Amino acid sequence: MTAAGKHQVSRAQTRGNRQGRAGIRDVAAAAGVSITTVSDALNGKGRLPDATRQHVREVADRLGYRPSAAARTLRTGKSGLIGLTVTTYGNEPFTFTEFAYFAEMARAATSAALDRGYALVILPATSRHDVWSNVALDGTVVIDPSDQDPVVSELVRQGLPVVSDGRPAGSLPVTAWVDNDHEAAVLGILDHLAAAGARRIGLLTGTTTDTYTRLSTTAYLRWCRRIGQDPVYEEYPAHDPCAGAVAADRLLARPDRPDAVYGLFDPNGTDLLAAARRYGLRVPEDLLLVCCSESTVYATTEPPITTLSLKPRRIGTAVVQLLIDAIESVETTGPIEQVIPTELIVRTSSQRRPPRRTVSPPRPSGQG
Amino acid sequence: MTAAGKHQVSRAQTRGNRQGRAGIRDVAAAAGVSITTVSDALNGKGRLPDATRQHVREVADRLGYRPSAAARTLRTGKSGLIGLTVTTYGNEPFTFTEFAYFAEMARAATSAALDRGYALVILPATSRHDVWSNVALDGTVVIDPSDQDPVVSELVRQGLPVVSDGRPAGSLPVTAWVDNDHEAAVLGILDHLAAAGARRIGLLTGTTTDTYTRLSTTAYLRWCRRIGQDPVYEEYPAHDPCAGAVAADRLLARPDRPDAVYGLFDPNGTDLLAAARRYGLRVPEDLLLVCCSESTVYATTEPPITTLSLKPRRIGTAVVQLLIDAIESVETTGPIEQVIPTELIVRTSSQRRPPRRTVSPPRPSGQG
DNA sequence: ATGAAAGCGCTAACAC
DNA sequence: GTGTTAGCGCTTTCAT
Repeated sequence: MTAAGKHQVSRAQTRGNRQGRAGIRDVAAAAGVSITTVSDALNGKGRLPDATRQHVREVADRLGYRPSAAARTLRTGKSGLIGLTVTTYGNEPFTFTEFAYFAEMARAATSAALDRGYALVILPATSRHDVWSNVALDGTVVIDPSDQDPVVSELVRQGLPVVSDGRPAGSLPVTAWVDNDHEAAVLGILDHLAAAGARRIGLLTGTTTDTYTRLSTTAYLRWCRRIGQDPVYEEYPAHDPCAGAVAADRLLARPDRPDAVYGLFDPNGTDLLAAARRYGLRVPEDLLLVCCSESTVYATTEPPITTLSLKPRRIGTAVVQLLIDAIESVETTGPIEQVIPTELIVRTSSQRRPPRRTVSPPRPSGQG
Repeated sequence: MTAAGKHQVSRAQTRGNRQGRAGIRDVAAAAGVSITTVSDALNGKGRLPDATRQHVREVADRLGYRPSAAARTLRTGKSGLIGLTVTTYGNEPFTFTEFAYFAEMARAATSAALDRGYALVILPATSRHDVWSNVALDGTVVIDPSDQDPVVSELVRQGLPVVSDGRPAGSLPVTAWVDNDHEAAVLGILDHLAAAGARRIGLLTGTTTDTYTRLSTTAYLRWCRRIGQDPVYEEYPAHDPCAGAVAADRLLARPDRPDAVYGLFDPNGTDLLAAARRYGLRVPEDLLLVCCSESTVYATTEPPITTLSLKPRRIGTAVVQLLIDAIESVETTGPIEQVIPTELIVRTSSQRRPPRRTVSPPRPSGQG
């Protein structure tokens, strides 16, 4: 035994604490130093000689010591946890409507958070206190918050920073937001279709009132008014995949059938393609097609379909950066409102003169 | 003022505590009771008169009191947090390879956890202590853990329950696991294809060594041996979408070209379909196709493709139930190892006599 | 039926 | 440089 005896006596010497797991006191005792020294050594604080630091680290390692996250959180007021919430449609607690979009966005957000030492907690958009208040959050990311979102209000009232994916409707007091310029995106697509020869462009849109749907639809209507085209659109509840197929069918069954369609939601491309086949319409010869999607399947459909990407990875990353900057009160480099450009991936379905499509010979396999 | 004065004096009466947020002491003072009474009243414990309980609740509400999750966690040793980890491939921190599968599974898991008062924390499969040990977990769900997974070992050593999606390879000491019977699923598909007239069935598989890929591939090889067919398969790194398209092409370019293919990964269906078109092969007349996928796009491809569903929602739910049972030491009703049946969704691509496909008249739209 | 007091394990301020 | 001390906000005996 070293000089351990001179330090404060605790349970640690009598008995291990929590179920045999070593606590900071056990480490201190075993290393023959005080708990402060242990804390400082392990956290790289204080001005300890490297020898001490090293020694403490070794002892901690040997004992398999892991600091208690709960205690640290209580003491410092920071948990390193960020909430992630998705607006729900209907009764399902989690309707990740735009599947690929959400998955990509969440993936990027998770990575970005991790890089800065934070982890993401998935939470429901309902304000069930018993869940939200049971987890210590440093801040929250809200995807597509509804107008007057109760969750957001509550969080803000608690003094927590909130950053939203999608510009907040009304006067929702978010700390910052990131979004695309949906109106510009729609106008761009309509122009693209018109340039490809479309005379009457239809829209497949949603019945929900979220900002994305609303902005996109009004942009479409405005474009129609400007161009002098009668709007041709069908609405359906975006969270219901079957309804999408039906709506696509309805759109192409109309007497004023459009010769080009833009679909706002991910599955619209395949649904419209299927509907077009049913009516014997060739794409792109009889019908031009574009849809908003992050899915890669549209690269290999017959024909490949032009898609609009909302760049979910960039959005997820940006949202998290803004939030953590707010949490840590770092000067955010950019503006508090960030607009991420969209990307139109042009494929055969929206080009009147499709690229040469011949049966290509088997390519020399690069790998085997 | 009521009898508040007789209770313990604290900062609470001098100053609000954390940035004006009410603490339990503030509530106690305002309600004229002790903090014990507040705690009991709010948590439904003790034997308090309903009047007191009600009164305390009102005061707490009025003050906007929210208990501190950190303090509760420290005191009780339970955080209500469950870790969710996905094995990573390559260098990316999060390669949710089977997109739809993961999204569905995570969604179900999140819901199931929420129903029981828990929330999910997304964590990386790397054993970076600085993240894992910074969050107080009650247990962890591990998706497809690798053999000798260091994360799992570490967690188990800490005494935390770990439940895995996918049976653990080797002697990984998980608390419980849930999985499909992948071998039976593959054999079922091969029989299905053979019954549809396939003479030579090919496999599109992965180069990774995870359990799913391994079991499925060996089942295929065993089936071939039993039937007396030469194996015809191509491998590729499953996390790389481009490699999948190339591998599909390679498979159909072989001199011993198969007349039926099963693809183990989600995008294989569209990739194989595209490759078949390039070689002028009609599906299902010249080539039968099945792939493992949770995606709904295969219902509307031309032709619709038969898919195997691994039932990720059932798996996600089961995993979480088992884990929470373990956390709460509830007697788990079922076995500690649960096998979830798969479902073969038969569509045109795997039937020699495809269902009648005529141009259907516009159906009467049910909604408008 | 209700209250006082003792910590949960850690960090930070301040002695020495 | 290193140790002592005072809590972070709550739950939980135990005493009244």
